[in-house]
Amino acid sequence: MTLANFNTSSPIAEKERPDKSNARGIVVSLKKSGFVKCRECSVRPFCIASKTNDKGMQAFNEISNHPAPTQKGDYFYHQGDTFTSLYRVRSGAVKSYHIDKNGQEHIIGFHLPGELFGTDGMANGQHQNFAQALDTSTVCEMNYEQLGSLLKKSPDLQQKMFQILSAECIQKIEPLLFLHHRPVEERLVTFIADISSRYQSRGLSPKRFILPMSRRDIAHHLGTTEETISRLFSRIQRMGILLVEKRTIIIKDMEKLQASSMAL
Amino acid sequence: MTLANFNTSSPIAEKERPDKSNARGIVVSLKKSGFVKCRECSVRPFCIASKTNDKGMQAFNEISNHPAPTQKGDYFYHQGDTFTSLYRVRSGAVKSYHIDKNGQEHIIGFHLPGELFGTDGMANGQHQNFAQALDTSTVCEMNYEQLGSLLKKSPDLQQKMFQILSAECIQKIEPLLFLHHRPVEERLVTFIADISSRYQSRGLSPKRFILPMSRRDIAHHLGTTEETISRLFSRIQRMGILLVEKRTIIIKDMEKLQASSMAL
DNA sequence: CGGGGGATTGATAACTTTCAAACTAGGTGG
DNA sequence: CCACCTAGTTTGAAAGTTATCAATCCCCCG
Repeated sequence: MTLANFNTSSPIAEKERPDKSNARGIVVSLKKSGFVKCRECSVRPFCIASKTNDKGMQAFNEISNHPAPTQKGDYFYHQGDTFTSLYRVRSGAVKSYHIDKNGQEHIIGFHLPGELFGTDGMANGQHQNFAQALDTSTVCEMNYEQLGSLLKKSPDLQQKMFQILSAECIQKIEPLLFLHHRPVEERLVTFIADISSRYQSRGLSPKRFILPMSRRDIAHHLGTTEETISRLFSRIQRMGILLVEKRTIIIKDMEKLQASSMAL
Repeated sequence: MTLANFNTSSPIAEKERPDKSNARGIVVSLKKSGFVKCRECSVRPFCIASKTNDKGMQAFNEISNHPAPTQKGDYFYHQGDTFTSLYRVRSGAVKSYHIDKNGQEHIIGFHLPGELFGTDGMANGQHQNFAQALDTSTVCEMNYEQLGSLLKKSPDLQQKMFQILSAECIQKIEPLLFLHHRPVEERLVTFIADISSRYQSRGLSPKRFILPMSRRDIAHHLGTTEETISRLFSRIQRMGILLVEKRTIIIKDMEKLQASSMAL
């Protein structure tokens, strides 16, 4: 089987009339296929599985699934899908977005390597958002039901999972709430500073990186328009804080960046 | 003991230099004091304790504490406090707000009777926000450590708690994220519609209620200023959707209200 | 009656969106 | 191989929204 058929639909076309057959079909058909699992995982140091012992890791291994790489534009799940699994990004990048009743797209967040996503389905068993690959991406998929059974057996692990999930939900989302109380320039600076620190915490360069998302995605995430984002990148560059070349960002003055960014 | 000494500090004074001695002092001294507990609780139908059997309720009763009423302006906890408990509002109203490194106040949310608060401390053991009574309020305080022990013993309860908490975290907070992507008038209309439905779900009138919070609180919650809120209330009233008399809201045209409000 | 916080209203300034146009880089087909 | 096409991005000008500063009003309470 070739991967050629992954490319037949553009991200936009996918977005307008989401069709999960390609992305999900692969996920399902490659279950337990023999791809690398927990022990060899590239993001292992950032995974809950690493917070347990060998036996625990073995258990995680059982419920985890490393499906084949997903192509840019493919979906991990759709808004309204039945919630079955939590995911962790191993490589690439994923965006979560919601389409409201007026057809407006709202970007909930971006998931970089090592980060968790899929929690939007935990509340009522249905995913509230779409999760779409921004790039060729690989993930780890953990079955939630099996995860539940696993946690029932280990109170300690359960406690840790509680912690991790509440951190995901609260520490990551609540600060975003009041991002929107500030002018857009500050939001953008904060966004860049946040991406930078997330790359750094994964051992990548905090001063030079490539944004996996479009200007439009950034705009929708920050609650503004792509034109405004573009203008502000220009302005921030003129101020000598960043060097912006399309999606490549080089931070020239990290101190000024952090000083202008919001308290998170 | 009288309650007179509760009134010595105004909400503002409390806010500027928070002093928890009165509110928390009472909480501690009345622990296990004989106030009504789960079985007689007014918000029992909305509490997790009601989702279990008599024995489970007994267990909840053990870890729950119904402290004396808290006066307007008093704090349940402060930003930075060690996290010990989750709370549920029994009567009155509570606001959660965060002060960022620039001294700016951000209102995370308002908690009405039956609603949970305190989850902002779960992530790292420290409260991220202040929780302050907007009015004379009574709460139910559940010790988190004891709750954890309780959950360890009952996988089913654990599952339910997971559910409830993720619903709190995700269903309530994520939608707020994209509220801020819309003009302020829409945010305000949505805010009123939300309060209305929350009162309704607690068996109170959805068409006529009194807002427990000030214009400034609403403004800070919606990411705007009190002047703008005031102007918009006037405009929405001129449109015949609401009748606004200070903090009393009467919804004249519920359909128009919901049509103008955002998809949540 | 006077003080004071909360709320409202007005005028102006600042910011952001909208509509339009042009530019860029990568991919396509002749 | 080049012209063309397209999505993504940038820039400009005008319109719209919101913040800011300032003044006034209102009502509760001492």
